[in-house]
Amino acid sequence: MVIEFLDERSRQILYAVVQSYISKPDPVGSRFVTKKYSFGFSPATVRNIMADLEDLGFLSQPHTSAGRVPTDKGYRFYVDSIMGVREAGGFDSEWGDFVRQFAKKLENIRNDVNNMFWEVTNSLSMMSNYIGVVTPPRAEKTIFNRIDFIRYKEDKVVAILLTEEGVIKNKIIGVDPRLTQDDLNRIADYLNTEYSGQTIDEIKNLLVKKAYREKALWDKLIAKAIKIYEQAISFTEDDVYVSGLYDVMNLPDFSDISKIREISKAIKDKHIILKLLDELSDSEGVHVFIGKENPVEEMKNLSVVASTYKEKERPMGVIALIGPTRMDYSKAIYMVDTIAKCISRTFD
Amino acid sequence: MVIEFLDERSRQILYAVVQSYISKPDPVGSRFVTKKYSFGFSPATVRNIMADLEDLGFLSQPHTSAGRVPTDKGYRFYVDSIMGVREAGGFDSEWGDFVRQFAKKLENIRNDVNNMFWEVTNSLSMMSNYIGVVTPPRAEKTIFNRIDFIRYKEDKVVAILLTEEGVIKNKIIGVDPRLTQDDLNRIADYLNTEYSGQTIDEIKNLLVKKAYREKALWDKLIAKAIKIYEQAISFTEDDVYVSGLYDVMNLPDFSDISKIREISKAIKDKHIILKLLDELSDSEGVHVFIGKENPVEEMKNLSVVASTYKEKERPMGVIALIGPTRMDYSKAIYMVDTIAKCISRTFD
DNA sequence: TATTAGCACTCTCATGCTGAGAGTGCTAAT
DNA sequence: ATTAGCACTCTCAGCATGAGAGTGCTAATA
Repeated sequence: MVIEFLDERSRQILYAVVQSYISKPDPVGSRFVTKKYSFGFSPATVRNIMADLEDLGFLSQPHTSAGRVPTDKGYRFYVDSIMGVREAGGFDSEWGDFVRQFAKKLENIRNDVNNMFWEVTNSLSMMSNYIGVVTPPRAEKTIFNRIDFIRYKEDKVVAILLTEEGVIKNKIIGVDPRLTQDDLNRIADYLNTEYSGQTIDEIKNLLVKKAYREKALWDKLIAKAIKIYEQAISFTEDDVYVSGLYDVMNLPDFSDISKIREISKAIKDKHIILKLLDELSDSEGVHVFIGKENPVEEMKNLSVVASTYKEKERPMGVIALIGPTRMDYSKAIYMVDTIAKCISRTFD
Repeated sequence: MVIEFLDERSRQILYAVVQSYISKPDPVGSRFVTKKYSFGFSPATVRNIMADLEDLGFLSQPHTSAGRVPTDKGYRFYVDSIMGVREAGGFDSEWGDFVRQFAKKLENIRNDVNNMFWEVTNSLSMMSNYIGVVTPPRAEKTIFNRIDFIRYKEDKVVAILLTEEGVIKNKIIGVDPRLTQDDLNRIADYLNTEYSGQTIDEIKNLLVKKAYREKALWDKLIAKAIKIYEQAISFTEDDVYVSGLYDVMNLPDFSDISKIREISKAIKDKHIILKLLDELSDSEGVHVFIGKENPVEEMKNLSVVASTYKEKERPMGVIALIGPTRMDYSKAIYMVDTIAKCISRTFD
């Protein structure tokens, strides 16, 4: 991450503006900067530098004679420099305490994955006052543990799919009523002994290939197995956990009703969020999208801080914070990063 | 439901005010009433009557020289009279069409109960522009179909609980690692043959009694069965389905940010809603809470229209609409009632 | 006696004006 | 290269104004 040009002084002032604005959303003026952060310069000098920063696109003025406000580009510069510091290791925090508590809590609900993700999402949003988002492990990447079929009504069967991660999915599927429970068990046994330990995705491919290669010779039961399995794993409507709209309303950034509408709209449709976070699902580390950088139209006025969590080095899902561009990036990045690591550790 | 005193004229005018205000939230004045609804009276007469209605508590003025606005009591009177008409059968609607569509849709997702409830909630909120709420069948009232245990890891077992309604709950529980899968099957068999067809609640009681009565002689395995079963059915954190906050924001009633905060707060904590709707869960027909009538503090400025849905005459859960007191009660009541009936029919 | 026309009164809301406050940009001095 | 000084610009709160809407009361009317 290259911290572009900008001499020492300009940088200092840019940081001052960003930090001040993050902590209180008032446009910041030259006099204020010299007072609050005692560099050696006079307001006039600061004014000149600010004018330069504005020309370069890092700051902007709401109107002549208001102070300066950071632009998306300004935030970007700030964030890049934070990330630099962070990677150099000089980044530890007042929140260490809560993290320990959180980790303990996680351990307790490890078993109930659904519950666990809710807990994570809520904690995220409550602690940050931004919107917390967690995507569960993508079905295709989870590792198949076993499947079982339980007869339900005459022609209905409940398929229970267990993954190594402890995710359980179930679905009622219709089947040929002539299949006995014994048949169902045989099918389950076949799938379990043959495929346990591989990812859902791999299995899907293997089954398709197999069905194609041995088309003619195919045992009828196994043919059925494939069909049923395919029905059973079409669970894929991965849910997204989102929480914190209420808390976000208390931020001054959303004191305007139309802003709230905007953000509600953005998070209402979970597909939008999924679309955004999916792009990250194979990458590592913390990612930050600031305002316009956001690939999703609905979020051009918001910022997203996201990171993947992993199980044994395979990225599984994403956790993220969504907030105003005037976000406390330092805090958000720390939280997202730490919690992602917590989860990863819990999964191993 | 007694439509108290109030002579014909007063009633007409009250209805006029309520209806006008519901369709557009502007205080309604005497002149307007005489123009829009051509009764035979002059504005002056209407003014006198309005003054009376205000004394009686049915109307109020935002300030001298604004028009009148209905009070909670005013809405209550209006709603009671609607309900009267409805019971007399003279209440059918422009929404008959959508209802047919909706019923068809329901049939298709009958199998996936979770999905079905989401669908209902969303439809409710989308069609009404209010907040749709559905509570799933209360666990205790559902009928036990069968339970199964699947070994998961050394000391962990997944319990799968099926109810007659098609609700599936699953939970990972810890067990004595010495229990073999055979043992587990025996336990499941025992529970399934013994208790299938009774409600979760009844079974709980029976088990407790039995354990108490035959304490000493008790087969170890059955003792385990009880323990496991008790763990397995402690699923009871019944979820509530809520949707429509975004749509409600577009109502003029919530153009003020603090109003939105209020309503968000009210629906954020689902326990609040549960508390409210639980009171209805044994009753029949449509219930309306208007503003202050609401037993829950957080909803003193909102109205709730709710009805229970049933399976074979046993009330199962509640569906409801939450909106401003300035609600289109006629529409809301019709929707809630009809959809509740739809669901009941689907369950039979 | 019940209704209504007429009118004075009240309150809101949009508009426009004003002065204080904050912050800028430019110029000239250091 | 920096800074003091100053004129300029823009916002915002406060205040006055007048139009508009709607009321309550009184006196006239059917």
